[in-house]
Amino acid sequence: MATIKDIAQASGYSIGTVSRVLNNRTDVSEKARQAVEEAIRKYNYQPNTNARMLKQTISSEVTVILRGNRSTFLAYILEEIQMRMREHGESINVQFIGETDDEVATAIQIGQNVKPKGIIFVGGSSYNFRKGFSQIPVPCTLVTVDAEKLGFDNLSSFTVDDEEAAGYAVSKLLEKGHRRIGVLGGSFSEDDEEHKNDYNTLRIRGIVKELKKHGIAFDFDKDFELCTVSPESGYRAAKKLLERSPDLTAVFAITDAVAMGAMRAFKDMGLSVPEDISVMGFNGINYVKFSNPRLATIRQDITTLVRKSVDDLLLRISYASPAVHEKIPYEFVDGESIAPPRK
Amino acid sequence: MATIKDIAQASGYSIGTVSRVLNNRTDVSEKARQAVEEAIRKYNYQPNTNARMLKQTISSEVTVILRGNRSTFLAYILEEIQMRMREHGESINVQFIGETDDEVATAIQIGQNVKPKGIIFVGGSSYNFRKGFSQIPVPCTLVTVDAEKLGFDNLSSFTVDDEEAAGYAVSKLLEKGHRRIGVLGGSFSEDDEEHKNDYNTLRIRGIVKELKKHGIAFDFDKDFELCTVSPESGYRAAKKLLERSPDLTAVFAITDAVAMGAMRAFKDMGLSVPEDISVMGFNGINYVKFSNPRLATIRQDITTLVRKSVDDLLLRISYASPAVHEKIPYEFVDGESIAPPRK
DNA sequence: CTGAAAGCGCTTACAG
DNA sequence: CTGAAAGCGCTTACAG
Repeated sequence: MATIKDIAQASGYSIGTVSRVLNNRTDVSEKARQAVEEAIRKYNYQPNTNARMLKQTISSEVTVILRGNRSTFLAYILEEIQMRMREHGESINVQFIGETDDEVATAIQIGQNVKPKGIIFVGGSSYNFRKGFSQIPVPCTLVTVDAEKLGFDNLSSFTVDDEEAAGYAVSKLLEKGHRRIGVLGGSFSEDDEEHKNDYNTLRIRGIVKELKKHGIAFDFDKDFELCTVSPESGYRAAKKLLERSPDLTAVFAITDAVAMGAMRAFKDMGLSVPEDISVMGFNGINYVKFSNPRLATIRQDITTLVRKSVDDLLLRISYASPAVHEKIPYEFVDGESIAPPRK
Repeated sequence: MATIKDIAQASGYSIGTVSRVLNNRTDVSEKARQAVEEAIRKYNYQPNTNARMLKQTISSEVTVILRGNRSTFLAYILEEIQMRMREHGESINVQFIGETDDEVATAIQIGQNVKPKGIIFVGGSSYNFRKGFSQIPVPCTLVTVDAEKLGFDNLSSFTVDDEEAAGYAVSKLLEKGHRRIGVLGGSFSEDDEEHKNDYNTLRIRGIVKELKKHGIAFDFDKDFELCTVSPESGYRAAKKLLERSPDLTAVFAITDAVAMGAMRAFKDMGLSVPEDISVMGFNGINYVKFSNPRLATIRQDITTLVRKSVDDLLLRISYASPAVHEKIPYEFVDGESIAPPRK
């Protein structure tokens, strides 16, 4: 393996000069640059990343932390992130953590070992950020959760407007004539600092607001059932919900995976979707187009979400530009899983 | 940030001794070890990975290369790998590449930058390995493809016996009384060196053999349709297949995702699964339990697959033990998607 | 614009 | 069992 010494020798310049052209510095003569580049090509020389980083004491990678296990949606986002990173010639380090783990604590711990030059959080809870994020010095981006109110200058965020989008989804059910709408969602709270800005709370808030606008008061005790993001959990929760409130004519599921489980649960209860009960999802994963019935959902524009997230992070790693907070587009995708309620 | 110097000073020993306890070497007195560990704890000291690796000129990470985009199955394997790695205190670098990209060429290219201490290939084609793998010096593991015949001493492999498992799946269809079984699969070839050992070829070989055992000759022109691993592709291929061969009573789909697309296609053609046509999947992803109808499939034991793959790789990274090639268990999961053919 | 030299934080023969 | 010292491959003031 060629080292900087070999290149220095081959080019006839010192290792200092080689290092300078390696780092694209301007204080190098054109002649020297060409000689060095020639030698680099000839030897197919690759600088040793570890040695470079020794000085800078940070690693060359961006770390991606995904919170929320087994989610097709997050896995899809991860893949998009890696693809976009690759377009920029960057490689990523990946960590999956559980739905209830503390992503910021994880990041701090990782920071001590891997020393990433930037971190992308996919999913997370603003409570954890408020509590611990000040300990993280590198540029970070939070994807799918709004971090504007947190006010950290090294934390950007990109997300759909969960509250608005969920309200929009419910308006589609209302349009069809539904009045008795149930909700399958994760743990949320309007009071608790920990959950106040989680997507669960935001979506539920959007739903409740939209219902209220139409003169419907949402009864949490009767018409809400707790679940995680898996189809298994959606299945169980849907069953419980409908056994308790059999007069519901539609169900909003907090994610598509939950909706898939719910549709199956209803079928197993001897109900038809959408004749007996309508089901609405959220996210727009691939499978919704192939489920039976096809799932109506809110599709997030993941490509835009990821492109903006990655580009912004790399920009801030290189140029220390300020953090930004952006909402990305979503759209309603109609499907066979919703229909007007039975008279 | 504390460095090895600080620890040396605090412990009253030299940096050499500190380094020795850091590396778990035996030639250190118990007294010294305790004093050093005490100081490490006190300062919450984390060795600088870059500096460590400078000597060894390799990075501290394992790289995982996933070939085959957008596959829920692979994403699930990835997550399991990361979890298992974390149990060992290891972190991973991840690369996704397309279904037709060359994973070995990618690995070589990555090797020049990231210098992983080991590589896990999830999916891949033995042709690419035969062609380029000799250029890769670090311990590697190929998951889901058998590499035994390749004979590289730094390449282990863990996989189900695709040929046997696919044959077994078909035997289940035969048991139900099916004689006209179609296949949706990826490109394969018994002659072409490039595809000879791909899972597509192996599974199809297993199917053809099993059919033959029962006196049925598989007609590739009529009863096979090409697809990739996505539900979209499965949807299109299933439609084409059944339009061409409407007398088929069962279809074997090369993956669960393809099966999902196929079931939806049949429904859109006005057919009932399994009354008009049975569908069998392969892999055992989460969603098969919640599809409508529930998909019958071959479930691979991913937990075992990943545990063995990771443990073996880490072992070989540390101790240069020989490469191994193991088959992992699978099982038939019955489902509503298969039934006896209509008389 | 260029080179010689110090130094990044570790590891590892070498000597004792 | 331990310490002093060389060296891993780079970067970056410092001098010129």
